[in-house]
Amino acid sequence: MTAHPPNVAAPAAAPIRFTSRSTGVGRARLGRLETAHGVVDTPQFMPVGTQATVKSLTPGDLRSAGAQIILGNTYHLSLRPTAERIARLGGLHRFMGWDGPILTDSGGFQVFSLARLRKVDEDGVTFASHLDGAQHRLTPERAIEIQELLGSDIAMVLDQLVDPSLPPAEVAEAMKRTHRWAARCLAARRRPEMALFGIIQGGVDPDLRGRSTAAIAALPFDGIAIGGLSVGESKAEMAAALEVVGATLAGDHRVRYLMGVGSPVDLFTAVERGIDLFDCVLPTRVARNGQLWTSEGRLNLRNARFQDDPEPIDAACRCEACTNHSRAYLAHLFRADELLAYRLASVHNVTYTLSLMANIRSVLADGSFDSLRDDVAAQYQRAPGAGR
RNA sequence: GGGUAGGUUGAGCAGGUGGUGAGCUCCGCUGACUGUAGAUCAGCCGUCUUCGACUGUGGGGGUUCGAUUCCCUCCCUGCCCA
Repeated sequence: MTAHPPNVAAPAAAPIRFTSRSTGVGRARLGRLETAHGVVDTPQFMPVGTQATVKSLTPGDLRSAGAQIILGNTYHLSLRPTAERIARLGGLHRFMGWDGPILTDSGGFQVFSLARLRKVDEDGVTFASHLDGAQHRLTPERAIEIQELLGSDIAMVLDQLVDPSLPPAEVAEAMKRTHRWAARCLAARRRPEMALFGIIQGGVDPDLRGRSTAAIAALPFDGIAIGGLSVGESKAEMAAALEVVGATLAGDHRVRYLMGVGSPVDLFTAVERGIDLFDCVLPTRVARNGQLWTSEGRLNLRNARFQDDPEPIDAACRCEACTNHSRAYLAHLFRADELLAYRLASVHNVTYTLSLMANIRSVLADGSFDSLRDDVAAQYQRAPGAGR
């Protein structure tokens, strides 16, 4: 392996400091992100704690699983319990009892993916709350204000998502608005200790994706996020979009965050193309529905065959669930609708995902990335439900 | 022994007072889930050769062109009275 000089992405006075080196594996980097609440080794995965909780897990569970940073959500928290209340209670870290770094989403994704009654204009977006239908207004400035009230370590700009299959003119219009909103978010920032990431949009069209990348990269953000992917496009389209982003960002040493990804296989695809940060609901959501990720691929613990299986979920895992309990026990808990099923399954899947990221960092350093990638791809290519 | 209410696909039900009973909820089986309105959702859940067909309303018998329905009888269950 060739030694690469470390790249420093921001001056020391910045809210975060990111140093990285290239690895010889595509555009993959190994890095270290320093925040006021702790250090994050990259590539890294952020468990999603939408409503000031990673569902069913305590901060202690998250620490045990190896979590270094988690995600919180502007949209949900601003509606309930409200950003002002969290601020009065000492900020999101204290409120939820997590003293590590927190990245907050801006609410853009939620407004455009779930709020049905919404109207977008140049100034912002009006939408109906999913809780009570009440009208709310989100602007770039308000999105920043909310995240500052929450006390986020890393905030995201308000962006506009569109279905990538819409006509290019509509995708382009949303993209350009996202760029204008990005500049407004930068101007709206009041707390210099909060980092702010821009978000690249542009759908799956390579030209638009490249233009959006260049536009966002030209602004003085602390990090660059890639949005609008893993929303139904093909694996090839996602990989192609990441290629365009990677090529356009060549020489840019800021941390790169792929929003909403992903599956074990997708993590490899993105790391190879230079992604440093991920978040995804998949490990915790599928866990609650009985799907466990293992060194044998995915297992659905609700399947009848696991009722008599005395083995741990994953013999290669050292999490609380795998150390103390059998597949048969988990299968029983799911059948009995016992709450412990959700916690144990989530503990395992988060541990699995974070361990996978640690393994990825390890193989990026020792040169065996391709081997691990192919192993994991083979594990997850097995037909769902296939026997052991 | 008398009276009364019942017996519907694993469970619980709906419906049906002579004109095609496979409808619901559980349970069960499988699948899905990617910046979390998701401890959720979807399909299947009598049999078969499954875009359809067949069988099935406690057992047997009767009336009828046709019976889950009307009649007879038997069995089983709950309740009431002896």
